Amino acid sequence: MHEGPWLDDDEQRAWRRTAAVMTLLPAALDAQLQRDAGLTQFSYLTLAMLSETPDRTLPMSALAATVNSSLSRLSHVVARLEQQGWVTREPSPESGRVTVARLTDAGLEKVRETAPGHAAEVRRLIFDALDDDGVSSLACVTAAILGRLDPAGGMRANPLSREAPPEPDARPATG
Amino acid sequence: MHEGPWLDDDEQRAWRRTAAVMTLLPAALDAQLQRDAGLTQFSYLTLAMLSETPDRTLPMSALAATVNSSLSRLSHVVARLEQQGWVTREPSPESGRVTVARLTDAGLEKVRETAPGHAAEVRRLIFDALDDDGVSSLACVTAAILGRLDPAGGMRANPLSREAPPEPDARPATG
DNA sequence: TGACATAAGTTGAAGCATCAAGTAATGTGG
DNA sequence: CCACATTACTTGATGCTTCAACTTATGTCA
Repeated sequence: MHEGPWLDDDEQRAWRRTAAVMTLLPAALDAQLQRDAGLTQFSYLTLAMLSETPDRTLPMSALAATVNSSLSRLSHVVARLEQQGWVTREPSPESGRVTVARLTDAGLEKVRETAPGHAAEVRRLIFDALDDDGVSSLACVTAAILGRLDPAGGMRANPLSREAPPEPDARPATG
Repeated sequence: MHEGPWLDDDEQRAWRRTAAVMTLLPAALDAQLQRDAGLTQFSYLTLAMLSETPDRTLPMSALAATVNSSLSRLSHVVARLEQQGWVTREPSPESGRVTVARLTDAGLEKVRETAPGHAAEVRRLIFDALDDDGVSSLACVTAAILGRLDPAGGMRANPLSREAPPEPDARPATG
C-alpha cells in the first residue's frame, strides 16, 4: 500500500467521511450563528479573537494570521463589522503602514451574547459524539494535518494566550 | 467535565485545530484543483460522483444527496458544467418532475485527467501525515461526527460503491 | 374527480470569498 | 540618499453560495 497517487480502501473511506464533515460541519455552524446572531463563523471568529486580546486591538495582519485568512478577506469583513459598529480601524501610531482593528464595547457585548450558543453547538455537533479518546484522537490527527497545511506554523490556531482565561465571565469565546 | 455549554481545555484545543483544518484544507484542495483543472472541489466532486455511476447519470436530487449539497447549489453548478460541455440534463422518462444529469464523454475525460493530481494532493496533505492508526482514528472520529451532523444518514459520504455493507459503525469514536 | 399538499427543479438577487491590481509606507543595497 | 524591493493594507470585479420565490408535476384523500 501507499504507492502512487491513489488511495487504498481505508484511506478512501476516511477521506470521504472527512470531506463530508468538511462540507456539513461549517454549514451547520454557520447556520446556527446566522440564525441566532446574524454572523458568519468567520466574522464571529474575528470578533472573538479580538475579544481575547488584552486591549481588544490587533493589527490587521496579526488578526488575519489568527483567523487563518488572507488580508483581503479580512479587510472586507472588517469593513462590514465596522459598519455594524462592532469594530473600528485606526492607523497605528507605531508604524505608518499598519492599521489596528479595535473591538468596540458593542462588539464585545455581541461576542458575549453570541458565545454560549455557539459553544453549545460545537459541543453538540462534535464533543457529544466523542469520548475522551475520541477528543485526543481528534487533537492528534488535526495537529498532524495542520503540520502539512502550514509547515511554517505561521498561521496556526490559537496564537493568543491560552493559560489564563480572562475574566470568569468571559471564558475564551471561540469555543 | 462536560458540563454546561463551555469547552474544557482539551476540547478547546481540539476544536481550534479542527477549525483551522476546516479553513485551510478546503482552501488548499480548491487551490490545487483550480490551478490544475479550473475546477472547484465541489464541481470536481459532482463530476466524479457521476463518473462512478454505471450509466453516468443520476437524478439531480440523488446527485445532490451524494455530494451533500442543496438542490439549488447543485442546479447552479450543473448549469455551469453543462456550459462547459461536461454534463447534460434531460427530463427523466420515468417521472415528469425529475431531471437526470448525465456525464458526457468529455466530462469523463476531464475527471480521468483530473483525478490523479487531486488524489495526490489529498494524500500529500492528509495521509502522508498519518500512520495506520491515524487513518483509523480519522475514520472513527469523522464517522461519529457525521452521525451528529446527519443523524438520518440520508446524506452521507459515499452512497455509491465501494465498501459494501451498511456499517454499524457509528458508536462513539475510540481510537 | 377535484382540492390541496408535497416533491423536484429552476431562477434571480444578495452576500461573501477570491483574485488581480493598486496605494502608501518602510526597509535595503549601492 | 536614492532607486528598488517589500510590507501592509484596500479596492473593484468576478464568481460561487445561499435564500426566497416560483413553476411544474405528482401523490393523497374526501
